Amino acid sequence: MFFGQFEHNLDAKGRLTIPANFREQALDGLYVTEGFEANLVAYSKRDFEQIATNLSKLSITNAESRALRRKIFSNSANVSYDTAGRILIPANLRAVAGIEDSVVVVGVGDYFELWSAKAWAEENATLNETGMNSSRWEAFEISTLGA
Amino acid sequence: MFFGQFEHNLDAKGRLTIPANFREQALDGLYVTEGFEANLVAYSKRDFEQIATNLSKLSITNAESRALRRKIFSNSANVSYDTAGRILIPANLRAVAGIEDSVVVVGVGDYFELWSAKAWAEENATLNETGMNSSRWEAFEISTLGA
DNA sequence: TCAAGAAATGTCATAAAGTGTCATGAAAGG
DNA sequence: CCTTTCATGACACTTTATGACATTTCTTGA
Repeated sequence: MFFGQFEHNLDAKGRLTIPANFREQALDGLYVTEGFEANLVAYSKRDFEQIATNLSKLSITNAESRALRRKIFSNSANVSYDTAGRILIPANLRAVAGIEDSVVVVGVGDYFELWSAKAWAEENATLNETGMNSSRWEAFEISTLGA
Repeated sequence: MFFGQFEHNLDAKGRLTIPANFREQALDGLYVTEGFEANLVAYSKRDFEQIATNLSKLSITNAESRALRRKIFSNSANVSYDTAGRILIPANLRAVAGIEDSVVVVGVGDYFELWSAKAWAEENATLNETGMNSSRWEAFEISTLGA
Protein backbone atom coordinates (compact mmCIF):
# COMPACT_ATOMS: atom_id res chain seq x y z
CA MET A 1 0.00 0.00 0.00
CA PHE A 2 1.23 3.47 -0.87
CA PHE A 3 0.74 6.05 1.88
CA GLY A 4 1.68 9.62 2.59
CA GLN A 5 3.03 12.51 0.58
CA PHE A 6 6.65 13.39 -0.22
CA GLU A 7 8.02 16.43 -1.96
CA HIS A 8 11.06 15.69 -4.14
CA ASN A 9 12.95 17.69 -6.69
CA LEU A 10 13.61 16.79 -10.30
CA ASP A 11 17.28 17.01 -11.15
CA ALA A 12 18.51 18.93 -14.16
CA LYS A 13 17.83 15.91 -16.41
CA GLY A 14 14.23 15.43 -15.34
CA ARG A 15 14.90 12.53 -13.01
CA LEU A 16 12.79 12.00 -9.90
CA THR A 17 13.79 10.06 -6.80
CA ILE A 18 11.01 7.67 -5.81
CA PRO A 19 10.62 7.27 -2.02
CA ALA A 20 12.53 4.17 -0.92
CA ASN A 21 9.42 2.77 0.66
CA PHE A 22 7.46 2.98 -2.61
CA ARG A 23 10.30 1.47 -4.60
CA GLU A 24 10.27 -1.63 -2.46
CA GLN A 25 6.65 -2.18 -3.37
CA ALA A 26 7.31 -2.03 -7.11
CA LEU A 27 10.75 -3.53 -7.54
CA ASP A 28 10.43 -4.27 -11.23
CA GLY A 29 9.77 -0.69 -12.25
CA LEU A 30 6.73 1.49 -12.72
CA TYR A 31 4.14 2.31 -15.31
CA VAL A 32 3.46 6.01 -15.39
CA THR A 33 0.35 7.33 -17.11
CA GLU A 34 -1.58 10.53 -17.42
CA GLY A 35 -4.06 11.02 -14.60
CA PHE A 36 -7.62 12.28 -14.85
CA GLU A 37 -6.67 15.46 -13.05
CA ALA A 38 -3.57 17.54 -13.88
CA ASN A 39 -1.28 14.82 -12.59
CA LEU A 40 0.48 11.57 -13.40
CA VAL A 41 -0.33 8.15 -11.99
CA ALA A 42 2.19 5.42 -11.24
CA TYR A 43 1.32 1.73 -11.03
CA SER A 44 3.34 -1.35 -10.31
CA LYS A 45 3.80 -3.62 -13.30
CA ARG A 46 1.27 -6.09 -11.99
CA ASP A 47 -1.47 -3.55 -11.37
CA PHE A 48 -0.97 -1.74 -14.62
CA GLU A 49 -1.23 -4.97 -16.52
CA GLN A 50 -4.52 -5.64 -14.79
CA ILE A 51 -5.82 -2.25 -15.84
CA ALA A 52 -4.57 -2.82 -19.36
CA THR A 53 -6.42 -6.12 -19.44
CA ASN A 54 -9.61 -4.48 -18.21
CA LEU A 55 -9.30 -1.76 -20.84
CA SER A 56 -8.71 -4.29 -23.56
CA LYS A 57 -12.00 -5.92 -22.76
CA LEU A 58 -13.91 -2.78 -23.70
CA SER A 59 -15.56 -3.07 -27.06
CA ILE A 60 -13.79 -1.36 -29.94
CA THR A 61 -17.17 -0.52 -31.47
CA ASN A 62 -17.84 2.06 -28.75
CA ALA A 63 -16.40 5.51 -29.45
CA GLU A 64 -15.92 6.41 -25.79
CA SER A 65 -14.06 3.24 -25.02
CA ARG A 66 -11.76 3.84 -27.99
CA ALA A 67 -11.10 7.34 -26.68
CA LEU A 68 -10.35 6.04 -23.20
CA ARG A 69 -7.87 3.50 -24.56
CA ARG A 70 -6.14 6.21 -26.56
CA LYS A 71 -5.93 8.54 -23.60
CA ILE A 72 -4.42 5.97 -21.31
CA PHE A 73 -2.12 3.97 -23.55
CA SER A 74 -0.77 6.87 -25.57
CA ASN A 75 0.31 8.69 -22.45
CA SER A 76 1.92 5.81 -20.64
CA ALA A 77 5.51 4.86 -20.08
CA ASN A 78 7.25 1.91 -18.54
CA VAL A 79 10.09 3.32 -16.47
CA SER A 80 12.78 1.72 -14.36
CA TYR A 81 15.01 2.97 -11.58
CA ASP A 82 18.61 4.00 -12.02
CA THR A 83 21.17 2.88 -9.47
CA ALA A 84 20.21 5.78 -7.23
CA GLY A 85 16.49 4.91 -7.24
CA ARG A 86 15.45 7.59 -9.69
CA ILE A 87 13.15 7.39 -12.70
CA LEU A 88 13.24 9.49 -15.82
CA ILE A 89 9.81 10.94 -16.55
CA PRO A 90 9.33 11.33 -20.32
CA ALA A 91 9.06 14.93 -21.44
CA ASN A 92 5.53 14.58 -22.81
CA LEU A 93 4.26 13.30 -19.49
CA ARG A 94 6.02 16.02 -17.58
CA ALA A 95 4.28 18.49 -19.86
CA VAL A 96 0.74 17.20 -19.35
CA ALA A 97 1.15 17.41 -15.58
CA GLY A 98 2.90 20.78 -15.60
CA ILE A 99 5.85 19.21 -13.81
CA GLU A 100 9.00 21.30 -13.88
CA ASP A 101 11.12 21.17 -10.75
CA SER A 102 9.31 20.31 -7.56
CA VAL A 103 7.11 17.20 -7.49
CA VAL A 104 4.83 15.83 -4.80
CA VAL A 105 4.57 12.05 -4.71
CA VAL A 106 1.20 11.11 -3.21
CA GLY A 107 0.34 7.59 -2.06
CA VAL A 108 -3.29 6.67 -2.68
CA GLY A 109 -3.47 3.00 -1.75
CA ASP A 110 -2.70 0.63 -4.57
CA TYR A 111 -1.11 3.26 -6.77
CA PHE A 112 0.48 6.65 -6.33
CA GLU A 113 0.28 10.01 -8.04
CA LEU A 114 2.78 12.65 -9.14
CA TRP A 115 1.77 16.30 -8.93
CA SER A 116 3.63 19.51 -9.58
CA ALA A 117 4.04 21.22 -6.22
CA LYS A 118 1.77 23.98 -7.41
CA ALA A 119 -1.07 21.75 -8.63
CA TRP A 120 -0.91 19.68 -5.45
CA ALA A 121 -1.22 22.77 -3.28
CA GLU A 122 -4.42 23.62 -5.11
CA GLU A 123 -5.83 20.09 -4.96
CA ASN A 124 -4.94 19.82 -1.30
CA ALA A 125 -6.69 23.09 -0.57
CA THR A 126 -9.90 21.76 -2.15
CA LEU A 127 -9.68 18.54 -0.20
CA ASN A 128 -9.25 20.42 3.05
CA GLU A 129 -11.75 23.17 2.57
CA THR A 130 -14.62 20.77 2.10
CA GLY A 131 -13.70 19.13 5.40
CA MET A 132 -13.97 15.47 6.12
CA ASN A 133 -17.32 15.68 7.78
CA SER A 134 -18.97 17.58 4.97
CA SER A 135 -21.55 15.84 2.86
CA ARG A 136 -19.13 15.54 -0.02
CA TRP A 137 -18.22 11.95 0.89
CA GLU A 138 -21.63 10.94 2.11
CA ALA A 139 -22.27 8.64 -0.81
CA PHE A 140 -19.39 6.37 0.16
CA GLU A 141 -19.88 3.71 2.76
CA ILE A 142 -16.50 3.23 4.31
CA SER A 143 -16.13 1.41 7.59
CA THR A 144 -13.97 -1.12 9.33
CA LEU A 145 -16.49 -3.81 8.43
CA GLY A 146 -16.08 -6.10 5.46
CA ALA A 147 -18.53 -5.83 2.57
CA MET B 1 -9.75 -1.49 24.35
CA PHE B 2 -7.87 1.78 24.59
CA PHE B 3 -8.56 3.82 27.74
CA GLY B 4 -7.25 6.90 29.44
CA GLN B 5 -5.07 9.83 28.47
CA PHE B 6 -1.30 10.15 28.62
CA GLU B 7 0.82 13.18 27.97
CA HIS B 8 4.15 12.36 26.29
CA ASN B 9 6.86 14.42 24.68
CA LEU B 10 8.15 14.19 21.15
CA ASP B 11 11.92 13.86 20.99
CA ALA B 12 14.04 16.05 18.74
CA LYS B 13 13.38 13.77 15.74
CA GLY B 14 9.60 13.78 16.07
CA ARG B 15 9.33 10.40 17.79
CA LEU B 16 6.54 9.66 20.24
CA THR B 17 6.52 6.98 22.91
CA ILE B 18 3.28 4.99 22.78
CA PRO B 19 2.01 3.91 26.22
CA ALA B 20 3.16 0.34 26.87
CA ASN B 21 -0.41 -0.71 27.46
CA PHE B 22 -1.52 0.50 24.01
CA ARG B 23 1.44 -1.08 22.31
CA GLU B 24 0.47 -4.48 23.59
CA GLN B 25 -2.88 -4.12 21.88
CA ALA B 26 -1.36 -3.34 18.50
CA LEU B 27 1.85 -5.32 18.38
CA ASP B 28 2.32 -5.22 14.62
CA GLY B 29 2.42 -1.43 14.38
CA LEU B 30 -0.09 1.33 13.87
CA TYR B 31 -1.77 3.23 11.09
CA VAL B 32 -1.92 6.92 11.83
CA THR B 33 -4.28 9.15 9.91
CA GLU B 34 -5.82 12.61 10.00
CA GLY B 35 -8.78 12.88 12.36
CA PHE B 36 -12.06 14.74 11.97
CA GLU B 37 -11.00 17.37 14.47
CA ALA B 38 -7.51 18.91 14.67
CA ASN B 39 -6.00 15.60 15.73
CA LEU B 40 -4.60 12.31 14.51
CA VAL B 41 -6.18 8.89 14.81
CA ALA B 42 -4.31 5.64 15.33
CA TYR B 43 -5.75 2.30 14.27
CA SER B 44 -4.45 -1.20 14.61
CA LYS B 45 -3.29 -2.83 11.40
CA ARG B 46 -6.37 -5.00 11.14
CA ASP B 47 -8.92 -2.20 11.42
CA PHE B 48 -7.19 0.17 9.08
CA GLU B 49 -6.57 -2.41 6.41
CA GLN B 50 -10.25 -3.10 6.24
CA ILE B 51 -10.89 0.58 5.57
CA ALA B 52 -8.14 0.62 2.97
CA THR B 53 -9.61 -2.42 1.25
CA ASN B 54 -13.03 -0.81 1.07
CA LEU B 55 -11.51 2.31 -0.43
CA SER B 56 -9.52 0.37 -2.99
CA LYS B 57 -12.69 -1.14 -4.37
CA LEU B 58 -13.92 2.25 -5.56
CA SER B 59 -13.56 2.80 -9.29
CA ILE B 60 -10.80 5.11 -10.45
CA THR B 61 -13.03 6.51 -13.18
CA ASN B 62 -15.13 8.39 -10.60
CA ALA B 63 -13.75 11.81 -9.64
CA GLU B 64 -15.20 11.88 -6.15
CA SER B 65 -13.84 8.48 -5.29
CA ARG B 66 -10.40 9.52 -6.49
CA ALA B 67 -10.60 12.58 -4.26
CA LEU B 68 -11.63 10.52 -1.26
CA ARG B 69 -8.72 8.14 -1.74
CA ARG B 70 -6.36 11.10 -1.95
CA LYS B 71 -7.76 12.65 1.17
CA ILE B 72 -7.38 9.54 3.27
CA PHE B 73 -4.26 7.82 1.96
CA SER B 74 -2.16 10.93 1.48
CA ASN B 75 -2.64 11.77 5.13
CA SER B 76 -1.99 8.30 6.49
CA ALA B 77 1.11 6.43 7.50
CA ASN B 78 1.95 2.92 8.52
CA VAL B 79 4.32 3.25 11.46
CA SER B 80 6.14 0.72 13.57
CA TYR B 81 7.81 0.91 16.95
CA ASP B 82 11.52 1.30 17.47
CA THR B 83 13.22 -0.78 20.12
CA ALA B 84 12.19 1.75 22.75
CA GLY B 85 8.49 1.62 21.78
CA ARG B 86 8.43 4.89 19.89
CA ILE B 87 6.90 5.75 16.52
CA LEU B 88 8.01 8.43 14.11
CA ILE B 89 5.09 10.65 13.14
CA PRO B 90 5.60 11.95 9.58
CA ALA B 91 6.07 15.70 9.32
CA ASN B 92 2.93 16.29 7.26
CA LEU B 93 0.76 14.59 9.85
CA ARG B 94 2.38 16.50 12.67
CA ALA B 95 1.53 19.64 10.75
CA VAL B 96 -2.17 18.92 10.24
CA ALA B 97 -2.62 18.26 13.95
CA GLY B 98 -0.47 21.17 15.09
CA ILE B 99 1.77 18.75 16.98
CA GLU B 100 5.13 20.16 17.99
CA ASP B 101 6.45 18.96 21.31
CA SER B 102 3.87 17.80 23.81
CA VAL B 103 1.28 15.22 22.73
CA VAL B 104 -1.72 13.77 24.52
CA VAL B 105 -2.54 10.17 23.66
CA VAL B 106 -6.24 9.58 24.22
CA GLY B 107 -7.81 6.11 24.27
CA VAL B 108 -11.31 6.07 22.82
CA GLY B 109 -12.29 2.41 22.68
CA ASP B 110 -11.22 0.54 19.57
CA TYR B 111 -8.80 3.24 18.42
CA PHE B 112 -6.92 6.09 20.01
CA GLU B 113 -6.22 9.71 19.19
CA LEU B 114 -3.20 12.01 19.26
CA TRP B 115 -3.69 15.66 20.17
CA SER B 116 -1.30 18.52 20.64
CA ALA B 117 -1.35 19.42 24.34
CA LYS B 118 -2.87 22.76 23.43
CA ALA B 119 -5.69 21.41 21.25
CA TRP B 120 -6.50 18.75 23.83
CA ALA B 121 -6.79 21.34 26.57
CA GLU B 122 -9.42 23.14 24.51
CA GLU B 123 -11.31 19.99 23.60
CA ASN B 124 -11.20 18.81 27.19
CA ALA B 125 -12.57 22.12 28.35
CA THR B 126 -15.69 21.74 26.19
CA LEU B 127 -16.19 18.20 27.41
CA ASN B 128 -16.03 19.36 31.00
CA GLU B 129 -18.29 22.36 30.79
CA THR B 130 -20.93 21.45 33.28
CA GLY B 131 -24.46 22.49 32.58
CA MET B 132 -23.97 21.88 28.92
CA ASN B 133 -23.30 18.23 29.50
CA SER B 134 -26.55 17.35 31.09
CA SER B 135 -28.45 17.46 27.81
CA ARG B 136 -25.71 17.40 25.21
CA TRP B 137 -25.82 13.64 24.64
CA GLU B 138 -29.53 13.19 24.98
CA ALA B 139 -29.97 11.88 21.48
CA PHE B 140 -27.82 8.80 22.16
CA GLU B 141 -29.36 5.75 23.75
CA ILE B 142 -26.60 4.11 25.77
CA SER B 143 -27.17 1.47 28.39
CA THR B 144 -25.53 -1.66 29.73
CA LEU B 145 -27.93 -3.81 27.73
CA GLY B 146 -27.07 -5.35 24.37
CA ALA B 147 -29.02 -4.45 21.25
C1' DT C 1 30.18 6.19 -42.21
C1' DC C 2 31.54 9.48 -39.15
C1' DA C 3 31.29 13.39 -36.14
C1' DA C 4 28.79 16.46 -33.13
C1' DG C 5 25.33 17.25 -30.14
C1' DA C 6 21.70 15.84 -27.24
C1' DA C 7 19.67 12.70 -24.25
C1' DA C 8 20.02 9.17 -21.01
C1' DT C 9 22.33 6.74 -17.40
C1' DG C 10 25.89 5.87 -13.92
C1' DT C 11 28.88 7.35 -10.02
C1' DC C 12 30.08 9.75 -6.17
C1' DA C 13 30.11 13.09 -2.22
C1' DT C 14 27.43 15.45 1.02
C1' DA C 15 23.70 16.72 3.92
C1' DA C 16 19.46 15.58 5.90
C1' DA C 17 16.40 12.36 7.80
C1' DG C 18 15.46 8.17 10.09
C1' DT C 19 16.56 4.37 13.38
C1' DG C 20 18.92 1.85 17.05
C1' DT C 21 21.15 1.78 21.62
C1' DC C 22 21.99 2.97 26.08
C1' DA C 23 21.85 5.37 30.62
C1' DT C 24 19.18 7.99 33.73
C1' DG C 25 15.39 9.13 36.49
C1' DA C 26 10.53 8.88 37.39
C1' DA C 27 6.63 6.19 38.31
C1' DA C 28 4.19 2.09 39.54
C1' DG C 29 3.64 -2.28 41.85
C1' DG C 30 4.46 -5.73 45.30
C1' DC D 1 11.10 0.07 50.90
C1' DC D 2 12.72 -2.45 47.22
C1' DT D 3 12.11 -3.98 42.49
C1' DT D 4 10.60 -3.54 38.04
C1' DT D 5 8.85 -1.15 34.26
C1' DC D 6 8.49 2.88 31.49
C1' DA D 7 9.49 7.38 29.34
C1' DT D 8 13.00 10.30 27.75
C1' DG D 9 17.13 12.48 26.17
C1' DA D 10 21.70 11.92 24.30
C1' DC D 11 24.47 9.89 21.11
C1' DA D 12 25.99 6.82 17.30
C1' DC D 13 25.03 4.80 13.14
C1' DT D 14 22.46 3.91 8.86
C1' DT D 15 19.72 5.10 5.09
C1' DT D 16 17.95 8.32 1.78
C1' DA D 17 17.70 12.30 -1.24
C1' DT D 18 20.09 15.41 -4.14
C1' DG D 19 23.32 17.93 -6.83
C1' DA D 20 27.50 17.74 -9.52
C1' DC D 21 30.05 15.49 -12.69
C1' DA D 22 31.51 11.64 -15.82
C1' DT D 23 30.33 8.28 -19.12
C1' DT D 24 27.53 5.99 -22.44
C1' DT D 25 23.94 5.66 -25.90
C1' DC D 26 21.17 7.58 -29.39
C1' DT D 27 20.03 10.85 -33.08
C1' DT D 28 20.89 13.71 -36.78
C1' DG D 29 23.14 15.77 -40.49
C1' DA D 30 27.20 16.21 -43.20
